[in-house]
Amino acid sequence: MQIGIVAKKIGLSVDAIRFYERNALLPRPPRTRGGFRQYAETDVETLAFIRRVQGLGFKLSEIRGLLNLRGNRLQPCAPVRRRLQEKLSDVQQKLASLHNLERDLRLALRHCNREMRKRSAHCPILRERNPSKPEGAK
Amino acid sequence: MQIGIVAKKIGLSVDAIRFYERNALLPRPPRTRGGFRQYAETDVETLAFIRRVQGLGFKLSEIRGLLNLRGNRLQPCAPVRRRLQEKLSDVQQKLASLHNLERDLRLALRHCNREMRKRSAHCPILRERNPSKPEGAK
DNA sequence: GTACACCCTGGAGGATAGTCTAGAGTCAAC
DNA sequence: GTTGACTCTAGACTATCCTCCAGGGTGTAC
Ligand SMILES: [Zn+2]
Ligand SMILES: [Zn+2]
Ligand SMILES: [Zn+2]
Ligand SMILES: [Zn+2]
Repeated sequence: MQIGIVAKKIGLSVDAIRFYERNALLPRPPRTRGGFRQYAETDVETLAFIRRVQGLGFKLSEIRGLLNLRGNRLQPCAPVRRRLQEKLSDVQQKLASLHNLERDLRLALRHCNREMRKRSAHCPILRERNPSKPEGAK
Repeated sequence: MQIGIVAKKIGLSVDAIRFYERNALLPRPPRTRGGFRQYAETDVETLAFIRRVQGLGFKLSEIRGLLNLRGNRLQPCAPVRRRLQEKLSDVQQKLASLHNLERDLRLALRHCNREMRKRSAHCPILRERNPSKPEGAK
């Protein structure tokens, strides 16, 4: 299979595939005499794996580690679980901080709303010193 | 006030302040004969505003827009509200996708767990074709 | 044998929000 | 007039995940 076929098959760009190769995520495939890359099904599977765990929020550097694990035969579950756990707590932290942000934005909107009803030319979002973040909760 | 004082006052680096100036977030202040920037209180307020709305998740390019609004005297609430609303729905979208991610990670962990109890050498995260993402929900 | 789609390499670019550096100048105090 | 802390500029660098480009070669069908 040449690179364009593989790209179409799994929905990546040709450039992305070459990028993965350069960055040691995909093994260097054999070439034709003319230098064209020749891929096998296992490469397609590897790329599918990459997409899959990328969808779980892993970055490419982390995926490199997972790919090594994937090479091992013996009991890879423990390290995989560790990584999944870490990623899960990252995500939970991000969720918490986004929830805070959501709260602050709602607060700001309420403020702004109130001021608008008063037809004040002073918009509290733009003017206030210490606006929607009460500094209270830790 | 010279730049280092301002920086300390509001907790930014000197470099960040100069960066904001280069990127038209902070007006160019007057200089001493020797070329040192001389800031006034209004500049400190502007920087505080920048930090504040940055804390609401606005990026610098968006903050530039807010700063223009801040210059206006007349009824700025409407456009401010629009921007806050937009930002809020961005945040909500991000929240939704992070929640999905969280679900997928939990699912993957459960899978991996199950396989581990069976002491299978085949870790489902590493091997499965169509793993934790059921493609069902839109 | 030539048209045409496809592939090759290396390197630049891009969005974000700054940080860090070198090499030189300035300000205040003593 | 010298020390020491501060400031100036321009430009390179960080991280992430690619995309886009030029300038050239390849593969296959007609
Ligand atoms: Zn497992
Ligand atoms: Zn208010
Ligand atoms: Zn308002
Ligand atoms: Zn399974």
